[in-house]
Amino acid sequence: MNTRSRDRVAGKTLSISGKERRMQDVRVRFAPSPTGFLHVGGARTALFNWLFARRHGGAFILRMENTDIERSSGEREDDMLEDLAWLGLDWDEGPRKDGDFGPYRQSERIEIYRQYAEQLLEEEKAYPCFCTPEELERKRKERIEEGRPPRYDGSCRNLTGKERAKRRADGRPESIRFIVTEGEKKRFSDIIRGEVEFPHHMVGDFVILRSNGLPTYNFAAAIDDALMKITHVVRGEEHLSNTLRQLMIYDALGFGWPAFAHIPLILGSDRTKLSKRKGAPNIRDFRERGYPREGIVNYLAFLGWSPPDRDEILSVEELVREFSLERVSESPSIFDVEKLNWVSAQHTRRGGAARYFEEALPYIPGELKDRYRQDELREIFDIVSENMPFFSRLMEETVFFRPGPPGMTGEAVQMLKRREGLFSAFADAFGSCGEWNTECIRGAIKEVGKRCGVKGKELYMPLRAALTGALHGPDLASIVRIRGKKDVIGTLKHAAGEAARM
RNA sequence: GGCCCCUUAGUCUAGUGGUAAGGACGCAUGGUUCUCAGCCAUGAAUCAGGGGUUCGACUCCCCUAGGGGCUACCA
Repeated sequence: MNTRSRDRVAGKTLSISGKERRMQDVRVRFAPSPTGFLHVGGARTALFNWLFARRHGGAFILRMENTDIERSSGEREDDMLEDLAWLGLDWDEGPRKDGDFGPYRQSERIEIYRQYAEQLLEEEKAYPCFCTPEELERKRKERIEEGRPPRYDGSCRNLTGKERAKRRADGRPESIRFIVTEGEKKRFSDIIRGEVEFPHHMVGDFVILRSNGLPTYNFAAAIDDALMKITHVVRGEEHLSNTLRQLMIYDALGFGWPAFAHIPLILGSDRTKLSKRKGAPNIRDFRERGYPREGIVNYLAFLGWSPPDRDEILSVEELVREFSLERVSESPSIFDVEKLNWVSAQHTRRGGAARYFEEALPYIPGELKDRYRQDELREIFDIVSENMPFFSRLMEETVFFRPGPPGMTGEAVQMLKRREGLFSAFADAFGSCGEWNTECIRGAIKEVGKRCGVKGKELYMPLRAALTGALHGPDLASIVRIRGKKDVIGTLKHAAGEAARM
């Protein structure tokens, strides 16, 4: 581990006298390309930005980087916005929430980029390029074959006015390229990685305005971050080397630099970057399976970050209180559903019906909703949510409470054999229960045990099998109580009948 | 090919020259219980490799390997 300048960076931040004020003025942004549902990587980046903003009382800005017309659409933006909102990552400025630095969709800022490109052209920091995609591709291939870096060769850089006019007249595509000055380098200190340095020559003159008039990512992002007064650019590590070009834009345009924090990527179980093709997990899927958002947020926060103390189950408020970029790790992490499930189950257990019943209600089978009162359903929820990472599990987990004779597993059927008398005894004992409560039910079960001379498994298992059709499940007395006297006795009589026929 | 980032158990991580390398998920065993779950206890499992620097390296430096990113008129 590069003990790098995390210290130096932290020390530097702390030693700035205006620190208090600076931190209050924190402005961060999440700038996704609206390509559909929010995946876990984007969600984690958004979360870190949001936590940082909330921690410092700053602003969280949402900006849509939709200059790639092929991949972006309004519908996909809606999907992403919904996922973000569902996670509770509310934005202070952005689409559907106007602020002083809008518009917040790059597609609506085209004129701004065009003007800055114009300015760079006038200052001769950029030039028009008339190369066709085919020419570019050919030159690129040649350079690679020759073992040279595949950078743009700058052939349009020194075109005369006449030459330019000629190419325009020929109707060639015209893009604008930024002039990369040779022999220099950019050095900046990343909050997570420490001092990072890139030589200018690692990129060639790059396109800032495409021939279709739309800006490229690095140009638009730099301008927007500057204009939107972003103080901390917190984004995925895949953008670390893009910082070079953005820094060149900042300098050419006379903008000051923000602070940068490049957070490690989230990888798939094969240790390579998550991708849609490989079915990268997305927030919508988890949401539809009924994961509580606290569980997801909690788990995501711990991917690449950890608080100073041991606690792993934190509420959103606690996360906000504890979060700091200094404690973000620098190595990539792998998304682990097992652990997400554990974290999530912790939240549902702690929250119980009081917190999650409403949210879980849609996943409770209609059959049970018809049969039980609301308070009974809540009880059922509390019983089965001892280990419930997501609520679509309720389908299976609530079968024990379905009224009437259950479907039987093979093992359960064996339990019925020759136990006709036992079931009748249970039916009688439950029938004579005065008050239908757990105490009386337990008493009745014991009484049957005494009368029939059986105990332990021999006593409970047949009852469980007869009632639920399975050999395992929640506490029997609770099942009996909630299902009610009538249902229990009826089901037992049915079981007695079945047993008699075996 | 060039430039850059990363590397502690299967996984998430703590750790900033002297520790028995700590915690969590998962796994295994035992206890509790009618069973499952839960809970409690116990256990197996880690500093990628090699060189330095140092009295002493997981920690600092270099190299190698592996992974990743950028090198696009994708973001």
